[in-house]
Amino acid sequence: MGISERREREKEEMKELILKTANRLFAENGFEKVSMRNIADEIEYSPTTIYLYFKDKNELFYALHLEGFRMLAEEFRPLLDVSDPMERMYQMGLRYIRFAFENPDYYRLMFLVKDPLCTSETDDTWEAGHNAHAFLEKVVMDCQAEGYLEGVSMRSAALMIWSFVHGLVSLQICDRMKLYQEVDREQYVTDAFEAFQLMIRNFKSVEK
Amino acid sequence: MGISERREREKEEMKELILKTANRLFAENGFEKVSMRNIADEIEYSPTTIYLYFKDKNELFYALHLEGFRMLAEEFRPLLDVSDPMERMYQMGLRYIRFAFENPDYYRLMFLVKDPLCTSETDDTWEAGHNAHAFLEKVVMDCQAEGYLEGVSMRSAALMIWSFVHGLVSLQICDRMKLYQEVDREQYVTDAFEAFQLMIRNFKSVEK
Amino acid sequence: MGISERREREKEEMKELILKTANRLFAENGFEKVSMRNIADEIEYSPTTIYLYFKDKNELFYALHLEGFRMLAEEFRPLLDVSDPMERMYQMGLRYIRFAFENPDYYRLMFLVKDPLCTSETDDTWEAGHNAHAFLEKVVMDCQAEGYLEGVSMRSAALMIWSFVHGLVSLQICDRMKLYQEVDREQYVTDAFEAFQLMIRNFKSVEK
Amino acid sequence: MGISERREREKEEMKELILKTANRLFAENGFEKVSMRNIADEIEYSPTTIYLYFKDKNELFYALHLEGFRMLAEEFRPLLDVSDPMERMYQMGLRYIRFAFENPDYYRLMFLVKDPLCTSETDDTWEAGHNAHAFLEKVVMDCQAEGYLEGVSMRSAALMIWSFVHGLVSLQICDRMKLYQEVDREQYVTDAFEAFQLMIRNFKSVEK
DNA sequence: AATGAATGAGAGTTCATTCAT
DNA sequence: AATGAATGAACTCTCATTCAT
Repeated sequence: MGISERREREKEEMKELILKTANRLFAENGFEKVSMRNIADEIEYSPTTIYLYFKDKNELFYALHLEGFRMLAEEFRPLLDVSDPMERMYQMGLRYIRFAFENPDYYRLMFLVKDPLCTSETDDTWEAGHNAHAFLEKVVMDCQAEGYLEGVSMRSAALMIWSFVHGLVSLQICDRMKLYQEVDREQYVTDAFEAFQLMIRNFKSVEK
Repeated sequence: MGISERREREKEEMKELILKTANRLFAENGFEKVSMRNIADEIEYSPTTIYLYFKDKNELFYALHLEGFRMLAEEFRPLLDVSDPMERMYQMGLRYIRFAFENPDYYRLMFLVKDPLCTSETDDTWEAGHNAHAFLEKVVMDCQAEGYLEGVSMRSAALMIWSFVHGLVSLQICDRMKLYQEVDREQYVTDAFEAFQLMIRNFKSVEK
Repeated sequence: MGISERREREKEEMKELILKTANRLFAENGFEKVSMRNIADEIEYSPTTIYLYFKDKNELFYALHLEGFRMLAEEFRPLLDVSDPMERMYQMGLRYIRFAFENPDYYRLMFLVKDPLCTSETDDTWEAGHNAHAFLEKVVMDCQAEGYLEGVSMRSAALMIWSFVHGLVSLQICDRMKLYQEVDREQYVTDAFEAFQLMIRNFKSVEK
Repeated sequence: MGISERREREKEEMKELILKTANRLFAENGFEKVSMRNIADEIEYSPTTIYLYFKDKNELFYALHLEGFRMLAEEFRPLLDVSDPMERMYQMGLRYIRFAFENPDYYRLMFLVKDPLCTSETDDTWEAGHNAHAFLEKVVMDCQAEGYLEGVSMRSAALMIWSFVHGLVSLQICDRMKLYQEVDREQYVTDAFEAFQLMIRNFKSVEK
């Protein structure tokens, strides 16, 4: 009974193709500027075809959402091999930033857009998000076990860290860093990140 | 005589009405999703009328921008009376957060929504933004003069701080804090902010 | 009772100003591209004001019509002093062409546009046109009296001549002479006109 | 199988329907005054549908242009069999006039309406026009070879002839012959054309 | 599974025009 | 005599979507 399996596989591949293309176009032109027709043209199928795989634009949007979180999880996977907690947190930040800069439109989709379709909260929509956040909390706990981030709750510390990196990349992605002359915005981002790391490392129980 | 004054005032009121409505709609649905017709319907005027007060959609956007920054500056004004740098920074953060939570629509527009016109960098559009940022840099410098935030450049420190508070309020405004069960999100925000303050205060040159 | 006269005069001057401005704009941008607002802006009055002098755009259009014929008549006036018929016809052609090239949009209005307002045929709309044409017929008759244009009716000769110059300037005005490389279209016009003259002069009863 | 052929044919018919309708409306009201909606209403399709067959309004215009010139070429084809040059020119004139009177809408579009896109001069849009004009120049040359139209350049003669017939039909098509009482305008046209022919035949090198 | 044909709704913007003042 | 405020209708064109095949 390989026939239906092949069919299934082909269907998945087609979905993947559409998603990948949609993502690229979104990244190139911005979400609002991409139409179903644009996507169809790009994959050289008719617009109608897309509707065979996704009910409507919202569903496509939603699938991209999920894909984004899958990609972020992928980006985080190597962190499992980093045993030192502080180093792990550092790497995590770097990878988060890289993910955001390399996939700004995914990032926007995942963390910035006010999406009209996130009505069902219990969905698995957020499962991936939860995982990522759980990962962060684990790191924080491990750091605290080594005396870092002392005096604040794990929750607060996690939110603080997330807020910082999220804010950092958001300002860049939303193009709000014009203040800093065009020269070296990326450098500023790096510098600010390093400053934050420095501060966290310093935020330790008074070692004797 | 009062006749032309009344006209002037009415004109201002109309402008205000349009701005207020546009702001609400932009923040609710995003700049691209709101049409001039939408705004017109809301204020129960014809679309044409809006064009009597604002050249085009972009001008509306920029007027709102400006107004938002004016409001933020207003919020910051009392800080001039706070002489202690660390206290000033603390108050500044609190006021920033309060502004964002009390005017989420403006905040979205000012810092989150995709800028429709990224061309004119030197415009006075950003003057207000520059002022606010200069204010932050001043605070950072004053703090550094007292030994805080040592070892990092003023620029890096400022961006780090801005990123943090911006990220914090953004997550809330963009509704990305569903992770934290509905119970007490505001509390989390406060806690994270306090944690951040604690961390900064802790990051001081070791005075002997 | 000079007051009402002054008023009358001022009214005429205003009408003239509007017409002159409208004409200039039409000539610069083409008839369809000029709006009532454009005209108003140019004369630095409000659009509403124009409606005090002309019922609507059609009436303005109509007035321009008349003005055009008045101008053409003006252009023709010096011909009265030319006694030699053939020379008069030659000059008349030159002046017709010059008028068309110097006022292409008037010309279009007068002779090319399919106007929706020429419903009333008995109007004085065409009086000026009639005059001009009567002038042409007179010239033809005088030429024929000298033996030129022999063997064809006066009417036919007049229509032939009018057709030729009208066609010549129309092709230029309607931009249909792209065939002739951009180099020297004006020269072609002149050459063709001279050729026509040559032919007419040659078209004479066989003198002994 | 016939299925795809039928589709192709239906598509062509639709295009033809749109073109025919657009042509009529353009000629009646001028290019600028006709909206895509007007056309759509007329053919009882939605405006969007037209865009499935023609990229935009300009493309419609050009397609009509091309078609008109194709028709004119068709009208001219029999002239190839006329060996006597003067007779060929005479027939050419008659056929030009007939084409204009039988297809006034096309004629307007081809030679009178303001060209919406004057940019691309080298386009094949004008190729057909060039062909027609080359044909005229050939006739002129042949006539000159027989001693006619002597003393004027081929170019001047060609433009002169074109100008005359164009002017003649334009005055009629643009309804500018009201001067000549309604009685027998067609007769006037014929008479003027005959007069012109007479004049040309008369303009011959005096053979001894 | 895929598509060509078609559409209603809507985008931003401009128009000629009117009315109260 | 002049105008500021306002509007309905229209413009070209694009959108997401559906339906019959």
